Amino acid sequence: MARQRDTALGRDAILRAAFDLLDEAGLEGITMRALAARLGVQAPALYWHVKDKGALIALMAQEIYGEARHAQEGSATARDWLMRLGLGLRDALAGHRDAARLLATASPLAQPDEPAAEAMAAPLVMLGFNREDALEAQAAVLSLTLGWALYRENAAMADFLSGLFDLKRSYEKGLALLVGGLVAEAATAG
Amino acid sequence: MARQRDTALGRDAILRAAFDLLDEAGLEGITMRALAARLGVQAPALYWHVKDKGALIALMAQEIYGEARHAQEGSATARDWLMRLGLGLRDALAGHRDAARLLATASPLAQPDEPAAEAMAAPLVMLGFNREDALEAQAAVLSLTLGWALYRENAAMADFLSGLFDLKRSYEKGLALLVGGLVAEAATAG
DNA sequence: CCACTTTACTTAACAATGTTAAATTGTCAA
DNA sequence: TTGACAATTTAACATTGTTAAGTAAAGTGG
Repeated sequence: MARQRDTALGRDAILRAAFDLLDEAGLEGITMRALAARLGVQAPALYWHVKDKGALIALMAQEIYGEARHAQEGSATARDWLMRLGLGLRDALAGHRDAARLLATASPLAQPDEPAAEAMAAPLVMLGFNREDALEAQAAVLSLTLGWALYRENAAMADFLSGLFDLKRSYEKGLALLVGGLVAEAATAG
Repeated sequence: MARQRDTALGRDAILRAAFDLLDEAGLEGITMRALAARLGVQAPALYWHVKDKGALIALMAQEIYGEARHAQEGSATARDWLMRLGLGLRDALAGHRDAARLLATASPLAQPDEPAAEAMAAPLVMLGFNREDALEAQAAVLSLTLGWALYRENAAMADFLSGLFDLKRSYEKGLALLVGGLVAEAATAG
């Protein structure tokens, strides 16, 4: 190594610091220099561990999606599974400042492939969905959740809307209606 | 004026040029210098007509939402009105490159107020919704649509998903299910 | 124990971008 | 003709992502 560091730099340390920085300074506060400073390092050092700022954002997005995928294990029904997917993403997004805008910005690290599709569809297929319906349903749930979180993250918009109705309950209601429809549809076709 | 210009500069001309630039160069292609060059002007000239780059983006976002609000006039039922709201925004977003990411980035020009809420709710109230349900339903429809468009705009994601199912039909299906649920709910409570 | 390669960083620098300050020029009213 | 106002230009700045080139520590082969 170049020098004995108390905290060895690496993708994980960088990611942790990036999330801390995100929560403190927001999405536009994430600059390579600020991130490096927080790690006691100069900005170009980061490029040894991460290709790009884009790659860094992609890693963060991946972690957020990863958090969302934890809540659904052990779901007994497709309805339950889809509800937990939406609520899981909602919670993951609520867990970090500007998280929805971050997802909107990020591009995937690598082109997803056939096995990825298989893995994504598998849980719902096990619960009675066919493959196409399984992927469609997830896309719809994630879309609703991401879109909703975007409005919630917009300070002016959120202040306005929260005076008119309960944002949290409204999202959950919309999600339940969407999931109900998706499950019913899949049942008739499946 | 400082000089006889063939095309007088103004908010509208700037906006038109900005949309042209957006379609040609994408969201990150929109720089003040590139926009100015297209108008035969130096970059700082834009600041006479527009406060900020943020304000410019907000104006663009407002225009996109405006386009979406044209398709719904003359709807006979709440279901029809909400469907057209979603499809209208979908079409408006599809009409410009990176439009969804632009909406995700933009902040509103001014804090929306009570009359704005009234105007937003009015059409659906006329069709039998109460005010809260009207606003909730629109938020849900816009969220689903914006979220979906975001995935569609992500090149890698869209390539992947379009190999698995028909994106357009899937969105319309999801929208119909959501709207169906919203209308049914509002009917029981309304 | 010594050369040498590799790893992980630093310093220096560049181009692009948003933005501001200070001229500058043209237009119109008195 | 003078002066005010509108609309732009030129210059300049700080910030940002990123690359190039150097450099110190740690491992490796002889």
